[in-house]
Amino acid sequence: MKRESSHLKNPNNEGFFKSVYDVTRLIPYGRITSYGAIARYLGTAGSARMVGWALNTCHNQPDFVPAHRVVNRNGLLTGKQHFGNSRTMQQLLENEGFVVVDDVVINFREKFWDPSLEL
DNA sequence: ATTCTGACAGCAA
DNA sequence: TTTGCTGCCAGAA
Repeated sequence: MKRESSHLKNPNNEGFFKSVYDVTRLIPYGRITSYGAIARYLGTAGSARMVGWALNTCHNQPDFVPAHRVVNRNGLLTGKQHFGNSRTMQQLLENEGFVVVDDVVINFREKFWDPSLEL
């Protein structure tokens, strides 16, 4: 049988990136998640870097991807530099009710949304 | 085909 | 406790 490097929950086998975008769009408004959580949901636990890589090219996607709702496990806005301006990501988060201090989401834990649990 | 990179995470000192 | 190194997998050059 074909080596299923993808025992991932890929609705469509259109690729890893597509799945990342898909999951990211499923993040509810006012909620937040981490790269590792998404990676774990996709079945490629430990490949959180891939998630970040995918989001790096999320601009390539026609649909809006709420990448600002994805931070690292510390709640740090690691990708803020990729939103054009450094403060764009923080503003988007604050606009959704997040409390961001020193590039870290304070209420990260209570707002956390784990796709593995919610989906 | 091979090498490098990357918006992370986990573990070792 | 904080800092640093390694592993992870998939694209791009």
